[in-house]
Amino acid sequence: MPRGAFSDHSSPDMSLTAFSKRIALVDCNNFYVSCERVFQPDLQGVPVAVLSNNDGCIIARSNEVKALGVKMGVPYFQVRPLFERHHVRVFSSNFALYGDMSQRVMSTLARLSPDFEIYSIDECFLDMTGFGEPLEYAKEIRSTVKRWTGIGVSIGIGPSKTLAKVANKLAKKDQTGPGIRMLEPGDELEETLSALPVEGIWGIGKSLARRLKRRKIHSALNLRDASDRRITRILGALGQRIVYELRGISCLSLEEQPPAKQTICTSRSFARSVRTLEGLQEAISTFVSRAAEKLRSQGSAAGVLTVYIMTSHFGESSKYYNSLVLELPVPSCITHELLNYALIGLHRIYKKGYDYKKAGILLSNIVPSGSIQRDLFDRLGEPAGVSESPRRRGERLMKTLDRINTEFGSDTLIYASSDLRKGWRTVRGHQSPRFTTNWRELPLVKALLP
DNA sequence: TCTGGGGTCCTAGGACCC
DNA sequence: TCTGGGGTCCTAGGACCC
Repeated sequence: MPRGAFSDHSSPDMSLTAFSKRIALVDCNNFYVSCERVFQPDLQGVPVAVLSNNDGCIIARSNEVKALGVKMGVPYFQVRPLFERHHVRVFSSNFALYGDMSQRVMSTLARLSPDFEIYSIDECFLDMTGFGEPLEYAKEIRSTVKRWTGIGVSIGIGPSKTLAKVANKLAKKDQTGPGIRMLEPGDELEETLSALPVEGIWGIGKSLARRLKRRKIHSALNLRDASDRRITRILGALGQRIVYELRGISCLSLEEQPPAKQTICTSRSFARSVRTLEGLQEAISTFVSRAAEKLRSQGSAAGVLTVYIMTSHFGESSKYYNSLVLELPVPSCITHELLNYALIGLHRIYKKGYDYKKAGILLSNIVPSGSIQRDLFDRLGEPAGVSESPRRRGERLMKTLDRINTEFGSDTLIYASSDLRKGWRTVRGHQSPRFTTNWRELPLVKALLP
């Protein structure tokens, strides 16, 4: 069944007497902190926090730190005095380690259940439908993962992914409990849903919660019991799916084969600001080679490359943001080909005299690399079966580069994806650059298109 | 002084075709 | 003078997630 498709449900069973599925969500507890603790047992029982890149903000907290009221994502400097008072042990992030630990956890789970979907670095859905004693089995999973990897997990079980999420939340909340929770039809489920505000539901954020509350839908129970028509009017197709999931009718199937990425981005904030073009070139080169690796590892090639640079959003210093979208003549996953374009783009958007705080690239229009040949022939108008020699390919690319250099004039700018613009708009009183979102109109892109 | 990085899905509306 | 309507594809942007 495709993602988001409904099963047949002409009259949903509101009595919830018979759940047809059993889905478990296994979620690692305070994952990054747990990883650090595995290798440093003396961290057990003491407050621990993990920081983002450049030690900017808090991205993981042990229970002790959560108890201090420290929220996810707060800037480190704001809580520093508090941390010092409570002797919080603080770590810079080590994503290589976390990725490795994640793999160990996931392969352990894979041995325990045949049907699973890795949902994020620290979460995995398992299909337990038909398993005799789900709670017993969950206990087994929990202790095995702990024994083999040293990582503690919480497990929530429900008839749909959304309810498994809810159950998991409860399992986490109950710190002294077994770390396992199963939701079944009955009074307890009603109570749970009525105590859960809509923004606590998976898939409903701040904005949608506001929309719902304006219409007097405050709890998950309110939402579950609202009429289909009403929900569709307020939330569209997304809402329909959530409501069915809350009713215990599974609409989201397990994605066992992770689909190839549709976009790949690599970006970093700099620890110290960068002023020179050379400094940015160095960063961009690193980004491109990393992104190209990701592309190749999933057997893809990218047709469009965006490069962007920006100063800080914060503070009073003068601000600058710029980006450029480049369409490659042929989708590529070759580092030096991508790099040529990225560096040309960078050269166009770089302006002297600013303190750059962040840069990045985004690869999009990603296709399987197998189709590159065919696409190439289309563009060249050549019959399939006649391959282009490497030399000819090289000459063609060089010509394109020449054309860019001669034809592309002054850079009046520019393109920004919605994410980037959003960040920029938050800068108060700042004169926004001229944005366009139609990258086909950009002079450089026009120059590149045949 | 110091504020993360990497993704996905849905939808409205325009372009285009017949 | 009068100026259709339905279907499909694409894009930009909003919203969400960990």
